[in-house]
Amino acid sequence: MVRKKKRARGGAERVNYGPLAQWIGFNLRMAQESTFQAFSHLSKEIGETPGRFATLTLIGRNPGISQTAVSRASGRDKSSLTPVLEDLVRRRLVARKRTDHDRRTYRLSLTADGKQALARLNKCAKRHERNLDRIIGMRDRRKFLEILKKIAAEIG
Amino acid sequence: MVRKKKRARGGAERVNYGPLAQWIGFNLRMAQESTFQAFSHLSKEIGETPGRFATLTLIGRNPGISQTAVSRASGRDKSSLTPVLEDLVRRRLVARKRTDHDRRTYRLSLTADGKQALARLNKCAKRHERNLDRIIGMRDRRKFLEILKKIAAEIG
DNA sequence: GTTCGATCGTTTGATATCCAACAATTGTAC
DNA sequence: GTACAATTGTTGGATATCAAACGATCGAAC
Repeated sequence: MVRKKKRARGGAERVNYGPLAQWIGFNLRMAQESTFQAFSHLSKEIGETPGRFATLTLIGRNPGISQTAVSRASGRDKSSLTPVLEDLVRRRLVARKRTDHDRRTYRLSLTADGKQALARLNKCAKRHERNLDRIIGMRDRRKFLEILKKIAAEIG
Repeated sequence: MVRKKKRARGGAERVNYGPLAQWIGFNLRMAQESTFQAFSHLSKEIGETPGRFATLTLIGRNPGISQTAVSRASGRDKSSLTPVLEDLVRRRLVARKRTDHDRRTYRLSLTADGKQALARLNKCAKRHERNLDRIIGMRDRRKFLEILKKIAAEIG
């Protein structure tokens, strides 16, 4: 009996990826996107995306940091942070103060609520990272991380 | 002589990344974003983003493929492809034909112009991948790629 | 044949991101 | 001190993405 093509339900056809299959860029993108989605689902109840999580972490670790510094550290344009911070401030997770000696910049810090939200997010992140560790394998983790950092630092 | 803080021009303050520094998710994002930017700049004259490049490659390798199949293979929602294909068709890089036996789906294929554009993009991609190879090192490349694929396949 | 669930591509509405240009402010050089 | 260049955060315009809902169509079960 010849195999009947079995393509009906859910239609998972075999696709020829061509050179994409071997390209770091493409596979980096696929891995990043899946990872992003997975974290989003884990933290869905808390309702905060990975980007906002990075923002909160950076502010928590660097009280008084400016928006521009956060944007540089998280690899996003400063204008991307305007709506994000507007929202975080509105929801009282982040406090924004002007300084006397430089009235252009804001000094950002976490409120008590912000710290609490960050703590909850950290729990999700730990679970998420454990999943990733399981996939990568502890033996290769260090090297993998090192290469990711090297790419981010040197490709520019 | 005490170090003078030297923070003036370009202001590159030292930032505390906290746990972010060790998280795969965050570093994956940073690496992917830099890589995306680097490719965009390389292919600026051609004026095509990495996402569109993947789309063209998949169509070129799988003539007659449907939009949904392209979206699945490139890890994007099918609705993301609507405006992209609209544009590619308008610029006569991609041809879209309806089929007789299933009038829901389109059959996508590259036009001559599309093939030419893809060829030019492939040159950029080769250069781009060479840069990445230089950073990663050929000794670790295979393993690195394998882990990226594993993450994309298993994290869901 | 008819009915009902599944699939295809689109629409709609929401975020996230970039870039370029801007006003306010600062710092430096003269 | 004044003039000019740099920096900060915002605005405006563009693209890319997702998710949910939709109409059209198909296929399978009855």
